[in-house]
Parts: sequence; C-alpha cells; structure tokens
Amino acid sequence: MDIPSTSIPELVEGTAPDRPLAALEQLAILGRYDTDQCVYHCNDSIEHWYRVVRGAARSSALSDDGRRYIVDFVFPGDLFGFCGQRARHFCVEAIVSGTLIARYPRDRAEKLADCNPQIARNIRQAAFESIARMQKRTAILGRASALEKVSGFLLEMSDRGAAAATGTVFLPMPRYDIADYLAMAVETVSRTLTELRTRRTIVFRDPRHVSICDRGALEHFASGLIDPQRQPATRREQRTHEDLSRSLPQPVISSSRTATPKVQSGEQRCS
Amino acid sequence: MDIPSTSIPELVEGTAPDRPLAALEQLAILGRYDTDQCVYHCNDSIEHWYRVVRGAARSSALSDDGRRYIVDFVFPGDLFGFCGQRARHFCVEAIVSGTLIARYPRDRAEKLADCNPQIARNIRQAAFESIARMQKRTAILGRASALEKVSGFLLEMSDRGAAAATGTVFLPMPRYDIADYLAMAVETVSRTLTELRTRRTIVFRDPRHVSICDRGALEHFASGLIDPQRQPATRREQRTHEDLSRSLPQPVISSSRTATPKVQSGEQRCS
DNA sequence: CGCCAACTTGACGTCGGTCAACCGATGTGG
DNA sequence: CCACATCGGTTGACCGACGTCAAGTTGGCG
Repeated sequence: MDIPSTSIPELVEGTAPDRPLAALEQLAILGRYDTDQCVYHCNDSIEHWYRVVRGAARSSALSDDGRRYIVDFVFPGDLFGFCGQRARHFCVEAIVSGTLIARYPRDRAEKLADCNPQIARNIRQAAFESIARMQKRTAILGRASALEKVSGFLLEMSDRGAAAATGTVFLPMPRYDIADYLAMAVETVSRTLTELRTRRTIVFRDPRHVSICDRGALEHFASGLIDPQRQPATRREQRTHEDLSRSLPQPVISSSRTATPKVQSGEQRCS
Repeated sequence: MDIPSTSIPELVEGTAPDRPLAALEQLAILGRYDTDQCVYHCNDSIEHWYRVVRGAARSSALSDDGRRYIVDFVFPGDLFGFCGQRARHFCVEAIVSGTLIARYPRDRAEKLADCNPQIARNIRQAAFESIARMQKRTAILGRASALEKVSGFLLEMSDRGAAAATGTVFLPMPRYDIADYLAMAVETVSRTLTELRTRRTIVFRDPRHVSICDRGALEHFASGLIDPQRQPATRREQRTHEDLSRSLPQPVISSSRTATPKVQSGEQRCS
C-alpha cells in the first residue's frame, strides 16, 4: 500500500462525546494525506474502517461518462468506510492538505467488538449516525431548486462542526466538490452563493469562509418556503423562483391520495 | 399504540442468507399494515427496530411547503428504523396492503447484542447494508437527467429482489412515490417510462409490472451506477449520446484540480 | 510581477416542472 | 345494468430555472 502512516495511536480530536474507545484506539494507525490524495480506492477490498482526526475528505465515484459524484463529506470525528459489500464502491480522498485519518484493521476491530459490548455499541452508533447523515443528505439532494440545495448545504456544513468556534463556516472543499455533492453545475453554485450574498443572508470573508447572517432565512429557503423579507407579492407576474407556492397548507380534508403535488392529509404528522 | 399486531415470531421470508437470528426473532412482534398505514411517525421516539417480512414500505418526510420526499423504500429482508438521533426524522408507511413488518424492542435487542456477538455482527451488517443502499441511492438521485434517474431506479428495483422469480420487475409503489423518490415530477416519470417503452428497452405488462428487455441499455443510460458485482453487462456499442471517453486514468501526476467539468487526471481509479 | 487555478459573471438554449386535459379501471348508487 | 365520480396514469403545450459555453475577475504562490 502506498499510504503513508505512523503507528501513533493518537486520540481523535473533534469527537464530540469523548467515548471510551481506548481499546479500539490501540488498533489505530494514523495516516497523513495531502489534498486529493486517496485514502482508499474504488474496488479495493475492505480491510479497514476509518476515522477522520483532522482535516476533511470526500467520498466519490466516477461514472462512465466522466462525471463525478460526491456521496459524502467526512469531518473530524466521523467514522467511515463501512460497507455491506465485499469491495469498495467509492473512493475517498482528502480535501485539505495535512488531513489526518486513523484506520482500524477491520477484522481486529470486529473481534474487539465481539468481546467488548461497549465497543460494539459505539461502532453501531457510529454506523447509525452515518445512516442519519446520509438520510439528511438525501433530503438536501432531493430538493428541487438550486437555492434550496445550497441553503441546505450551508446549514449542513454549519451544523457539522466544520465551523464551530468562530461564527464563520469553513468550506474546505472547492466549488467543484460542492457542485458534485449537490448534483448541479459549478456555475450555478457560484451564482446561488452570490444571490445569498446580495440578499445579505451570508457574507464571505474569502471564498472558503462564510458567515451566516440570517440563519432563519437559510432554513426557510432550505425547506422551500416563501421569501421572508420580500412582500408576499400579491400578483404572480414577476415572481422569482423563491417565492414559490402559497404559505402553509392545512390538512383537514381526508383524501386517500398520498401524492406529492399538493398536500395530502393521510395519517402522518411529519413536520 | 394503534398498531395492529400479533406476537407470532415468524421467520422472515425473503431474507437472503438465512442467518441465525433465532434469539433475535424471539423478540419480534409482527404487525400487519394496509396501504398508506403508518409504521412509525416523524418525531416518534425510537423504541423499535423493524424488518420487512412481506410487502413494502416507504420512508418519507414532508417539508413545510407540503412537498414530500421519499428517503428510502424497504422490501422483504430489509432491516430499518436505525437512527443515530433521539427521535425519528422520517415516517414509514406501508405501500402495499397486507404488508407484514416485524418490530424488535430496541433496548432488549441491544442487550441481546451485548451478550451475543453473532447478533451484534448481524445487526452491524444490516446497518452497513443500509448505508450501502443509501449510498447507491444517492448516486441515482445525483444523476442529472430524467432518463438516468429512471433507468437507475428500474435497475435498483430489479436488483433488490423486488422482482426475483419472473423476469418482470414489480413496482409496488404508485408513480407519485417514484417521483418523490427521484425528486422529479410525476409527469416526467411517466414520460420517461414511455420513452423507455417506445425505445423497446422495457415492456409493461401493466403499470406496475415491467419487463426489462435491454438491461444493457438501461445500465448505459444510468451510466456507471451499475452494481460492480453484476456481470460485465452486454456492451456499450450502439448507444446514443454517450461516448466512452477515456479509459482508466493513471495515478502519478498530482493535479490539484479535482473538477467535474470533464475528466480530470487525479489519482483515483474509480470505475 | 506574472502565472494559473479558483471563482464569478454573462448569454443562450434546453430539459423538465407546471398546468390542464384525457383515458381506462374501479367503485357506488339508482 | 348503466350514469357518474374518483383515482392512477398518460399526453400535450408552455416557459422558466439551470446546464453549457465562454469570457472576465480574483487570489495565491513562484
């Protein structure tokens, strides 16, 4: 393997609730990666689990026609590299130079989990968090408009500790990565960010550092509602894409149809 | 609780590799659901894990403006309802009438896993498969065009045992659900299916039963999302707008730009 | 200072969302 | 048994958001 590594089992920075993973950490092998350097390749066999210690990485795949898909970004504390299959379906590359990633030999980790229920729970928990993350990500991807996607993305980045300390969100990845993550063109990402900037919803310190000025507005965009500041626009002519649809729909009527088009009543009470 | 249930711990049909989950199955409570009936709601606390025994279900959420998105479909054998958080973020509803779903009290299942490593491994495996499924799903959603999305969807449905026996794929969900799953309009789903039909790529027995006539073409449309396990497929010759671009990129050069636009040289060799 | 990558902005064409109508299957009541 | 309503699905027409191509601007590093 071409992976540079030290064998210093270093404690994971950034892990939120400081778990008693000491025994697991004994297995850790720490690797340092430069920008775009590969942590593992597509079709590799699965021999390790990984955890980001410092920096950030992306999980991606290329399709036949040369386009790229980014399936996930991982940040300090995130455990990744789980897979139900026999081989990797994606490759993982560091985004920022000096990214530190710990890897845990899978068989040994599994054995450890076998005799230590606490470790097994922790791993399970990490997997569950990974699922939750993927689901939320799916929800963002599934949004229709560029404004919704980008707003959702900014909120996600803001929430995932990537920023934390200062009020600013750090976007370690280039616009290209954002575009591939959101399944849209780089230009549209850029345009949408500018739109948010001119609306004063966000402010750029530099292209990679954003401050969220109006989080409420972002959340509003992300869930596909009407423009907050602007007037409800009594008429429908010059309406732009963001003051879409009407305000809050009420259920009440009980139609059996569980369609998208409008609101359905059904028995669910999802927010 | 309004959930109808019997306490017959029935063996799960459709589970592929017949696992020794006997002890876990002792905990199972079987429920029967009609179409659109809710298995659990959004914001419910997390008290069970679930497994589809027969039928199918969808995991979905509503956004503020009344649109719905479907995060996942689950079929017989699929274990679901894992969650890193404290409360559900989605609700799950049966798609077909007579859907059978087993539920396992979470705390008791966890305890069982604590003292039975094999069960712990099985649960972990199920979680990993769930992750893999979500990732593949993300790849489909991330595809740009309607044709790609729908083709990817059909392949997914075909692969996920939903069909199996006969050569035809059964689509248990209405078009609306497909639309919300793929984040597109129902009309577009319909139009795209007709296009595939006129191209003779697929044939409908009825709106819910499709036969895939030219799987190679579908894979080609879906362009690269193919499950690596599957056989090399037919070939890519007479296809439309796609050209096979270059083959495999060599490592070596370290270009900093990992762009989408065209093909970049980078060091990855994802298929 | 000058180069190149990263990012932004502009112009234009198109894919797909929206609105609306239509069709067949199923069901319900008279 | 046949009107009539309802629901799922399909088709058509229109137009706006976004992808594409191309040029311009910023910023980081030699």
